Amino acid sequence: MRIASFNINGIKARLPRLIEWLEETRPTVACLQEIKTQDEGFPADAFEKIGYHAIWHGQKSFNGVAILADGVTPVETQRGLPGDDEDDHARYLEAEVKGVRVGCIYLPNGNPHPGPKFEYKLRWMERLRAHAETLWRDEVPTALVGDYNVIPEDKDVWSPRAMAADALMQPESRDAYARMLGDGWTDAIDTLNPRGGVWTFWDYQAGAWQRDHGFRIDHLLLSPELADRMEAAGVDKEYRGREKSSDHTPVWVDIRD
DNA sequence: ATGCCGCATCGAATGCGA
Repeated sequence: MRIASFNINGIKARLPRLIEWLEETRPTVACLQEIKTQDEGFPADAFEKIGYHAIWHGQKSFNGVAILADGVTPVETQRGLPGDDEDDHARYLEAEVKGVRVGCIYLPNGNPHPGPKFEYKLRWMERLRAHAETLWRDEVPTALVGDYNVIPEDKDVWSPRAMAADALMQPESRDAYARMLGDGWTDAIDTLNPRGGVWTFWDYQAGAWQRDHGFRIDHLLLSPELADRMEAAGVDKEYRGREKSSDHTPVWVDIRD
């Protein structure tokens, strides 16, 4: 099975591109971030037409996540990240699909740093780690995938210097991500590309795509049950170059049955 | 130091992203 993640930056603006990607690459599960729509506006019919069933967690204007599955309906296991009743951002959705549990993550950006948004990011990462530990204990094959908004190491960015002040690569952000890896989660793309140089995001501005000024912030974290079954992982880079593209590319991992 | 581009929103200027 293929588990994919795609920060689409607006599901309405991106719908033709999204349908195209689903039909061309046919992931078993697709986790979407930044759908930027309320629940009522989610275009479920368009996905049903091509054989995908979906669950979604929307919000007005920004954020919002969804999980699509090929031929089956995802069985929802969690809506919203536990640990803070005051947090109403739609950034986490979790479901079981064909024996695999998948968490769809849209981690806070955290800019500007320092400031309250950065503090929110760090608190969110602590909550994510705590929730991940409860999942871990179930010993269910689990993937936590999505836009982590963390550049894990200097090898994951075109210019560490240019990005040095950004919340995405502050030591606190990196440490929080590293702690999850330390808990035993496997970063699929990094494991298969240990020398780095793989990007999943290119800014719309300043010709970043044309200059290949990108970085890696979309991650696929696998529990040991899944990491043992990993066959391949990659980035669908060409989609970044198409008309009306997202600023992110899809990422995916293939798991043996 | 800031904007660059793009999406969203009761309609234009602003919030947000990374």
